Amino acid sequence: MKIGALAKAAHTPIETIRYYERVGLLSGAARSQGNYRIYDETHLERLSFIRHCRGLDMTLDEIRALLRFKDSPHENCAEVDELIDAHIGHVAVRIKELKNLERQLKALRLACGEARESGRCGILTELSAAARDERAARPVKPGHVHGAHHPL
Amino acid sequence: MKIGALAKAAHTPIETIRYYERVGLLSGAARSQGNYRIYDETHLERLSFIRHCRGLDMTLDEIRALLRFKDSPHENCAEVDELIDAHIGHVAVRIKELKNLERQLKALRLACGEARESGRCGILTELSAAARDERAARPVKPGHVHGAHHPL
DNA sequence: GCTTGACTCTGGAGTGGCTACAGGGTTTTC
DNA sequence: GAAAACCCTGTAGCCACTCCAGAGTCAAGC
Repeated sequence: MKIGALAKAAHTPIETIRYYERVGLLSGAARSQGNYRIYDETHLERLSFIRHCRGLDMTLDEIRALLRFKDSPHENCAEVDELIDAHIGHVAVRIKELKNLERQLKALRLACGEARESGRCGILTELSAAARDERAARPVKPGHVHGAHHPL
Repeated sequence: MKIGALAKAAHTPIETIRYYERVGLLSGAARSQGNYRIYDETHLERLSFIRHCRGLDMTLDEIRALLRFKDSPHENCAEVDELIDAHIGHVAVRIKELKNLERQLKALRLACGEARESGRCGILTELSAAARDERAARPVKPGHVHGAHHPL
């Protein structure tokens, strides 16, 4: 199986496959006479595993850790459990943050029910006021779960 | 006010302030004799506005659009309303995705209640099975709100 | 007046996880 | 045997920063 076939089978862009190879997630495949990468079922399985985990929003580092355990089936899997627990934690934190955000944004939206001059737009004046108030108070802390705009 | 003072007042790293200048969000400040950036209250206000909007997970492009309206207070603010509505949409989508994710992860976690050999770890075998099933089915669509791991 | 230390400057590289070329080589199909 | 489809490497770009090196500037203390 050449890279294009693997890409189709795993619903993954070719460039991404080569990228995974470059960063050491998908071991370098055998090469054909013409220097084409040649894959088999085990590669497809591994790539699907990676893509599924990415779909679960794990980082490549987290996935790398999981793959290490998959590759050495006689180690103790306690760390796997920890990793998943930690990841669940990250997701839960992010959900809370986003819900909070949603609340704020909806309140903000109510400040300007109709179109008018920007100078009198409730949203803009609210944002300015909130920024002013904030200045007096707290700094902001980062988490590990992404913001509101995500690629994939 | 020099950049350090502005940074403190707006709870923002110095490098970020220079970055905002570079990308045209914060207009280039006046310079002192020794080429130091000199800021005043209006800069502080604008920077706080930007940081507050970033805290609401808006992209710099979205913020740029808001600033344009702030700068021309006689335009109609209908676009501002649209922008916020769209952003609320993005956040709502992401919340849904993350909740779904959380459900999946929790189910996954139950698959391995205790530590044992990786080869028999319920989590790993579940992930592999899920990846296998997925292969048969759908490709994945991206949204515009970030994943589970975010900086700030 | 001179040193120390805190502050600032520019420019460049690195982060994650891809994505999109450009400029070539190989294989398949007609 | 030519055209189309596929593949290769290497590089640059995306976002929103963050960190660094190496140099210049400024205020305080001795």
